[in-house]
Amino acid sequence: MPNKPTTADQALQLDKQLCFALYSTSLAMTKVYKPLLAKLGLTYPQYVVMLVLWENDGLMVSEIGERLFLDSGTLTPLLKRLESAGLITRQRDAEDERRVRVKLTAAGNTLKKQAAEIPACVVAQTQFDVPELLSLSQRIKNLRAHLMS
Amino acid sequence: MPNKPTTADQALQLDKQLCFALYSTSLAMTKVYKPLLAKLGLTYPQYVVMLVLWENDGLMVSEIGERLFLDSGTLTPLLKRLESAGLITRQRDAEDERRVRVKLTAAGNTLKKQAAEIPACVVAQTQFDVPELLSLSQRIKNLRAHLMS
DNA sequence: GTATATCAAATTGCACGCAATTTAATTGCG
DNA sequence: CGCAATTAAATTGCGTGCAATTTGATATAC
Repeated sequence: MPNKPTTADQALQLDKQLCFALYSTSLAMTKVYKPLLAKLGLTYPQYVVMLVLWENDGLMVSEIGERLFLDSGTLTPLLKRLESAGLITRQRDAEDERRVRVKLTAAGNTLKKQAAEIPACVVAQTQFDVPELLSLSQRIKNLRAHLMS
Repeated sequence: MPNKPTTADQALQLDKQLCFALYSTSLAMTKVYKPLLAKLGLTYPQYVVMLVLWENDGLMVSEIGERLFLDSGTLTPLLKRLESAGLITRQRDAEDERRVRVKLTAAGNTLKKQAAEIPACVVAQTQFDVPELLSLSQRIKNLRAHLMS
């Protein structure tokens, strides 16, 4: 005879879990970006690194990591790929040889123009209006702040 | 002389992008789960597979994939690890040899009791109340539906 | 009834994420 | 000054995600 569902059972239901909603929606979002970014030869994580550099060129690896919540274990190989693609340069800081400064090349700067169309494409796909997107984004960032504290 | 920021510049700001909010919050959530799941010897993706099986034992690989939006390329090696850990069995369906049916072992079933405490721990960490979490979860799932259509 | 098409998993190859360790440079303490 | 502690990146190892291909089984067409 099957047991009666308990409160614990309820809590373990996949569909009830905020985490799974986040996880699966984040993966779905990446899939929407993929064909758009393929035209630029970028993956999604590479794209967010480029976003950071387009806003603030010449950062150190650790400064990129702070903005993206990623460490050198993830960033070092990713940056090497962007360097091979000719979009950035990586050079040791003369002041402090431990640091590596990341700078956009001319090609890396030029790519910003092509990337400019992407956000609007994704917004269109969501079929949400802008205030709704901003509100949802804000709530998710608020959640992130709690999770990281 | 620096150019004036354009609408395109605004759209490319990291902080404005819903996608990055989702991406970084999903990773942050996984980090909260990590120490809790480590006690059960599970990774987060392995945990969601177990959630599916705890709700509905004996599914085929493809049925697990439909619920989690993952394909056999991801699931096959993951399921093999769960099998090595003694939590599930994988066996070809006698009716249709193409199919592989996944079943919980006694150990896999027992683990559900230990997992029961995890959701409450995570909810506590968010410092959100339950209605707020449900509402946020619903909005994110709604977004996912649009992204996948 | 055989050939073709379709289907379910598995496999291969590549790019993350991240814990843990290593390497090399700098800081700080006595 | 000398040396341990700290710091920034890089490296190593493992587990995903996913596109593309392969393998093997079933269904369909003729």
